[in-house]
Amino acid sequence: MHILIAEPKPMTPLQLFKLLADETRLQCVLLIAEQGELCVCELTCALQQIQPKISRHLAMLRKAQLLLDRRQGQWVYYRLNPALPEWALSVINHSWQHNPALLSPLQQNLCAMGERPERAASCCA
Amino acid sequence: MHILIAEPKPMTPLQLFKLLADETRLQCVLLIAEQGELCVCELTCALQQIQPKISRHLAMLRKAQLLLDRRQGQWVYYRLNPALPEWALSVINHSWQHNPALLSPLQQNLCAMGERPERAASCCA
DNA sequence: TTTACATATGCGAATATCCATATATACTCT
DNA sequence: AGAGTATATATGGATATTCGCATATGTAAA
Repeated sequence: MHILIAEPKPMTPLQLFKLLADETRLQCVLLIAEQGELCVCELTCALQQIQPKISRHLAMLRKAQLLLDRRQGQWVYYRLNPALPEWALSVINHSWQHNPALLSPLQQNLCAMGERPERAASCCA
Repeated sequence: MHILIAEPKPMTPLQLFKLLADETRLQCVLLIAEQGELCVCELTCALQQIQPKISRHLAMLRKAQLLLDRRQGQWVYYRLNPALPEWALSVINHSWQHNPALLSPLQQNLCAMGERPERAASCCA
């Protein structure tokens, strides 16, 4: 017996595509992939959607291990799970890198957002 | 005015992921991408699904211009649309190339299929 | 401990998706 | 023309997904 911690099953293409097949989730994932890390209120503002909607979709992405979260004070930051299989990361990154028009309105909302929470490195929060 | 034929709108990531978010459609697309071209009865056999189900999903993929079809006698062959944007082709090809376990049972069904229709090049059918 | 803010979740309603069956269309061969 | 095979579509019902609202939980500051 050499595995003590339960290994999560790797994501299948079907799972990944189901997760990305909703506009809200897709926008969250691509914007997070491009920005590195975002908290719920930033996504709420960028996507112009109500908070429970964003939060519920993020929970789905977190349960599927597509995203990781960390809490810092009042805020919860989400980022891509770097342990995703290479093909999955490649699907996500190809998608936003080759479709800049998808993210640009969201980036504008983000830039226009006042009082974005201060970010601290996760190692010294 | 220099465009005489209506240009089809390019596929968006959301559209692509919605199309790939169904197991039957995903298997059809990935197997077709790997095999080059397959007819409806071959897909019906490979996926072990009833014909109207396969046909309806193929129609969806054809209407979205993800697949192209050509009739040759009684058979209708489907293939990937080579005019798809590069990122979309890359998503599809990465998916089957890095997940061989997905296609292998389908390939076995295909190999075990008796009386597969003779293929002719589309240029001299 | 009270208040304020950020995030998460329970729930019923609206909507979208998928399916199996039956049937229609298209082609081939006799 | 008629029979046989391949493919497409129509229909209605089952299932799954998504949504908004209300509310619960968690954290920070007063």
